[in-house]
Amino acid sequence: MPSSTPHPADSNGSPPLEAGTPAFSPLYQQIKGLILQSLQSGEWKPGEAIPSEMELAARFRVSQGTVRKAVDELAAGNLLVRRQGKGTFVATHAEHQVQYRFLRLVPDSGDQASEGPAERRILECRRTRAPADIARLLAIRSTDAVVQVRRVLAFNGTPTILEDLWLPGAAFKGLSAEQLADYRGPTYAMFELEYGVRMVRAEEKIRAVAADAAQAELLDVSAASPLLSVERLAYTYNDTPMELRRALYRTDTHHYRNELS
Amino acid sequence: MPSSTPHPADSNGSPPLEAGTPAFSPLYQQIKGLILQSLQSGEWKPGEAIPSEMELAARFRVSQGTVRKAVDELAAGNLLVRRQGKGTFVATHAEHQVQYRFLRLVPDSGDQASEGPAERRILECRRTRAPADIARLLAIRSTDAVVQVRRVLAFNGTPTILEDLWLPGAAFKGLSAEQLADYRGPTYAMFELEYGVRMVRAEEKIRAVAADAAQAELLDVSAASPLLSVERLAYTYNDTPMELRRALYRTDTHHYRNELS
DNA sequence: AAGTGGTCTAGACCACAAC
DNA sequence: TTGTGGTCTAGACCACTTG
Repeated sequence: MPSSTPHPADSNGSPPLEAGTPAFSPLYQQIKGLILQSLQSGEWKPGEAIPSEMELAARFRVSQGTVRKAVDELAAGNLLVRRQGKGTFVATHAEHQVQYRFLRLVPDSGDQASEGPAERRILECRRTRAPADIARLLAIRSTDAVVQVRRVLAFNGTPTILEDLWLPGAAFKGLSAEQLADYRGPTYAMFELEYGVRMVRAEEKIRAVAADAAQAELLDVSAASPLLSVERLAYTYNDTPMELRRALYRTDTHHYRNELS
Repeated sequence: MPSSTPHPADSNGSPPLEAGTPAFSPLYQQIKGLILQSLQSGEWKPGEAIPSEMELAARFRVSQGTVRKAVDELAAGNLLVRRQGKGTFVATHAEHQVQYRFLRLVPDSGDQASEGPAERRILECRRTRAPADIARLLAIRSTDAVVQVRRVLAFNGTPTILEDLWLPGAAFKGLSAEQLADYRGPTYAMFELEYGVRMVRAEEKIRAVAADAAQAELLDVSAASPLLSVERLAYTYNDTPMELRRALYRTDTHHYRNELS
């Protein structure tokens, strides 16, 4: 039930009549918000189908075209996936499609397929208090608990990524090194399944840095080798930051791929 | 006039009847192709308004909704820009909006505005034969002429980017160091204006590398400093590569920003 | 055959910009 | 006031998937 603003039933042109600026919001945006709420609340789980367009239209008392536009935008933002003839599904990190949805590092050969899943080596997994800078980025208090994970990812036996994950402790109670090591598939898929945390978008800041001694050893490169520093802040619904990831990529056999338009 | 496939006038369901797979193409895709052709042919120039949706609908003999969908996709791909109440415009690099549409390097402060336009220092601008690797990427013969430009971009007096541009000689006859140095605004805007070449999308490969002596001096950093290597291949319409750009970014005061979803 | 998303149309009305 | 893009509806039909 969208808040009535433009509707053919409303033959009168009554304005929204809210406080301040009317802030006109199209019907389909309101529908989008409602669908988002259902996603957030877990009414439909990752990988599952949401109700058909007709059903949603009936539920929200709008035309099919209007829910279509709402779903279109959610699909454009990778929150939903449409499959003709089958239905519309909640996006997930668990589908092998592109293996790692947020990882832009690809082998120079371009042959992504020849490269099996990354071998994971967990170096550390501990709960601690959030350092000030981490807390700020995760939008939590610096007295709050966080889980810190350090690990190395290797491709075909070559250690390629060294990364630290920082997760809000409240949402990731019980996360262990074993769980991180054992889960088959993307870590973000495990987060969906085990903790109900769905990463929806992310921002990355990329730099070139020189490896220090410890980093060099872990990545099996010589000291001071140039490495790609990738700081990723990943968000769930509602623009809530849920993971800070600071990674170092070897770029001697791989590169970070980006598309601009 | 789109090739008839689905149309209410076609009461019969005659199949496309082409060779091989029918390869069904929706009407709006065909319209999209026609609009693309007009863009390509220069019928509408960068920054100009294209005909209104109603006019296009009449011209192509389809409904407004169909051209709307075609235009929507072109706008999503940043080829067109819609402005409510004013019209739909051909996208251009000349608008100061985001200054440099394809440059993802931003100051660490985040304060993009405080940073004036880059100061350009042209080190070299010459015509030569395309080296084999360059020719391959630009999809030209290695006997073909190319223009090579080397320059340094500085922000607030700090040299930050060292880059080589490789351009197909055929399309850039007469390009000179003076022209590159004197033009106010993005280089891609100058390409649009002077050479009718519009960069529409690009692919980047990013690595971390160590500065050699010459590079270090030009960027005013110590030798072997880590630098971000960004190789960009920029395309015009029709997926035709029109520029190869190999750049080194200093990332001590700036970083490469990327959004994932 | 039934159900889903995908396309297309026709027409009404709204928000925005410019004259 | 006029013209533009933006929203919304209702209904028809197409393409794809599954039983």
